[in-house]
Amino acid sequence: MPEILEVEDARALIAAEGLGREIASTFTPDTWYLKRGLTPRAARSALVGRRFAAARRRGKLILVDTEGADGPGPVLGLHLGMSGRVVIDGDEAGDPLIYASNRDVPEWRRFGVRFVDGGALYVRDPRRLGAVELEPDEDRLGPDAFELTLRHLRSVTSRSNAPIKAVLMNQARIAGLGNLLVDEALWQAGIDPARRSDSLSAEDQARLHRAIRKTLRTLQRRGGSHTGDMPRVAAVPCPRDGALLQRRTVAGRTTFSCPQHQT
DNA sequence: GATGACCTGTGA
DNA sequence: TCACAGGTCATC
Repeated sequence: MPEILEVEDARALIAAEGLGREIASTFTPDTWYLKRGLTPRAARSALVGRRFAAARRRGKLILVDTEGADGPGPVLGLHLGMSGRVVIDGDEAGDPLIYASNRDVPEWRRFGVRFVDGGALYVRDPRRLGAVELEPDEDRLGPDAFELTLRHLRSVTSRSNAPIKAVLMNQARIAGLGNLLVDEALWQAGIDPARRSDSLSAEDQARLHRAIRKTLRTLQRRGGSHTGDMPRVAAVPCPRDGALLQRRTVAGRTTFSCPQHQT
């Protein structure tokens, strides 16, 4: 469930149901899923006997603080990739993924912990593009999209000649915006995704900033990244002006936009 | 920067 | 069978 809204739902689920429960064992059937040197043995050593103390998030990276009798433990980092979901005691957060399977096939459980109380938390990820790591480096990510200021947006957009869509999706610049949210925000702001980032006027930047904030708020309320107003369908009328929406590749991703009002 | 690679499931 | 999928990472 990638993109910041779904990741935030997953974080909230962990915060609501996963904290304070002693970990009895770890479940690491897919060692390929463990990244940055993490091993099943290291995961067990880091987690068993400890509890999750807090669930934080930066962009699409979930950070779970741990604590034990001896004080703070390591930080667990969870990436959900394109198709990952967090499941706790059988509950999962967020809306169903549109293009991914939502069935709970046991083989898709890539990582998990069992609690002493008998419950469990695990990550289900059919495509295996997610990742689990310890002590993730948060500083490789820019400020979280929910905290995006106009000042920061001006700074990152004016310093790149890449397509504006590429800049917005660059997690080192702004953390959390993905393919759907960016297309929706650019459609709201009336800016062509392929336009050079440094060609945005001060007014464009301000409009884009408002559009990003509005898109995050609105789609979060509606329940997911795919609930935008712009249909992700080629050659259907733009809800704003009736021009036929176009589909193309920008910044390496499938991109929908209105050739009429996005300039 | 754009491109391909990573991996697997779904739906036409 | 093929194209496609809400993400990242290495490589030219």
